[in-house]
Amino acid sequence: MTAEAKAVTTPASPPLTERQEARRRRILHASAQLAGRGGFDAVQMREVAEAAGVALGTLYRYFPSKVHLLVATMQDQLQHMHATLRKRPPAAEDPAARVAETLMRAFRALQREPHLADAMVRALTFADRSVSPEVDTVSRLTTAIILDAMGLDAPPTAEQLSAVRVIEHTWHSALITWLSGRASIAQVKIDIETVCRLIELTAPPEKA
Amino acid sequence: MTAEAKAVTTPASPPLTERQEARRRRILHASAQLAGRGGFDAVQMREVAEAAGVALGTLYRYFPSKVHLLVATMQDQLQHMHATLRKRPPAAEDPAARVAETLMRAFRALQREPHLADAMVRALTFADRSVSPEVDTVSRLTTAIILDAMGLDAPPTAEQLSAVRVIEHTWHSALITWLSGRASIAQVKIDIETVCRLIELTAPPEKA
DNA sequence: GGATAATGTAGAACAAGTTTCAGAGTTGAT
DNA sequence: ATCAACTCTGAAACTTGTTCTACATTATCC
Repeated sequence: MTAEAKAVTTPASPPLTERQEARRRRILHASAQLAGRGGFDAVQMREVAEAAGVALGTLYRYFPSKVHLLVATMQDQLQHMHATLRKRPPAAEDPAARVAETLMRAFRALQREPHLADAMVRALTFADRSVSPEVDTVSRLTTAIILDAMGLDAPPTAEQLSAVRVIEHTWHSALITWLSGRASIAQVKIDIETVCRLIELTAPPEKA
Repeated sequence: MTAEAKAVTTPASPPLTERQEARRRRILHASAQLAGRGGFDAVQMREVAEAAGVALGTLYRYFPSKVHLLVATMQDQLQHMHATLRKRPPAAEDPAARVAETLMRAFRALQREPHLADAMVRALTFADRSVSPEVDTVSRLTTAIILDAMGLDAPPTAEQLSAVRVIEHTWHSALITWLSGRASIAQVKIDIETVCRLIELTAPPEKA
């Protein structure tokens, strides 16, 4: 509904043939499958290749490292989630509550597949410079989801973008602490709600 | 000066002999050394063992994995930093500014050894459940640094602890985005300052 | 001081990510 | 239809974290 409805997908540098697109899809599917049970460690490149019916060398041609593969998997999952969230936008009154609601909804979705979440998030934070473009895409996707939830009328101000970035930081980091068992879901909820108060801080009341 | 001045060091389960303490120290030193140039990848267990003059098996007895080793290295470095920061506490007026100043000071310290920072932070976020206790120690240490910077008169409220946790989240995540070249130092500064405004939000003005 | 258990050493062995290579299969342009 | 260029396959090799084994050294306890 808001502005950001495009340009968040990958640029798709060289157009892939149909069979190549199918291979890519099989690989991503195998990756998510293996990650789903077993997490990061269970995604073994040889197994992914076999499950996708593809040679190891081919897998590496499509995704130059395990981290690349998992970050791409995350892109894929995030796109699904973005689409799903759009269908039933958050109901709350003010933007802060809407963002918190959206993030907690996303969080609960991840809870259903904790191993998959583990694999994707670990890959994301472990990524080095060579994966920057892909990680950046994930970041933009996340930003789009949050901005969507805010439901702004006008393009976001610099201040609001800062707040969104901080919310994203908190989201990622809270996810990690939860995945490594160092924080409960309740704790994560509190942290999300706390950081979302930054939104109120950046948006002077527009209507009484 | 504030409350938290103890119990942030490791519990030291079995008391180590002098030679063992020396070995441990040599290992941590070698780890930091190798991390200092080359980052995470440059810390190779065989090289650490050799540089520390210790057998590979011994290294693994002291630190059961590379991640354990690097997290311990981070503990070590953080303790130094905490001590240093205590010597020259931040000068600013309000707590929010003091925390922001402290974190940016820490940030600049890390900037001087970006490879070391890379190794430590990557290890920290990559750590799985088996490293939780050690990661938790790092987290408590960070919390102590922030609370110190706030310079509270009374023990922190639950609300303030939430704010501190969110600040910590932002700190870690911002560090990662900087280390992977996806954010500038200026950007990090803005994010830190933005999140620190949460402190003002949780501390009703005590004096006009 | 000597028995004994714990700790350390050297080095091989194993596991999984990554690289490499020779040959077979596809594709696209002429 | 054919040739050249690119892609895929299968398998081996290489790298680095981790484990294991057989033996030496050290610490502890009587």
